[in-house]
Amino acid sequence: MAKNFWLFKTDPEDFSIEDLKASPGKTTNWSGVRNYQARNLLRDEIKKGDEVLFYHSSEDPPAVRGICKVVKEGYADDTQFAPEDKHFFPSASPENPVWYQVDIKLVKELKTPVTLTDLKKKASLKDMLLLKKGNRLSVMPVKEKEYKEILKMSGEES
DNA sequence: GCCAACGTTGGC
DNA sequence: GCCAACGTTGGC
Repeated sequence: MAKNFWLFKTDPEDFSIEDLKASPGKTTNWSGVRNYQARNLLRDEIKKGDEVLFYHSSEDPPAVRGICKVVKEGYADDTQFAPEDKHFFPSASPENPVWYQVDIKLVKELKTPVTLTDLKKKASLKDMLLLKKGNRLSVMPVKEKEYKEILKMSGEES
């Protein structure tokens, strides 16, 4: 099956690329997503080996900061079962999970982050979901062409 | 800190 | 099933 490409947004105050670098095996479980559209992608579409752009929102400037690889496909997000967790979701149970997560591993941190401003300047990226007005998905698909273009802009080889 | 845009909730 | 109210996201 063909490899797919994704972009994961994160507020660096919650979880940054530095946190990811400091994680065991530079790997983390992408928990806490509470949006049904994003959930469907995590559960059904995002496959082992897929590549992920790691994007920092809410920093100045917002930017793509790294490349990751999916190392584990969709499984239940444990934080939904934990009453003390801020992501607790009372109607979910281990038998009937509502929310899903995948594991991603950092492949490389971009030497040159690709900022939102840079992305907006590229005519070839004008249809990117990330740039669509009002888009609030934290997990979204990226076209292979867009992915390659962004790597090129960062000076990385793909 | 502001605010536009969006998703979710809950009353009816 | 509608829709107003609310909370959240995220760029600026």
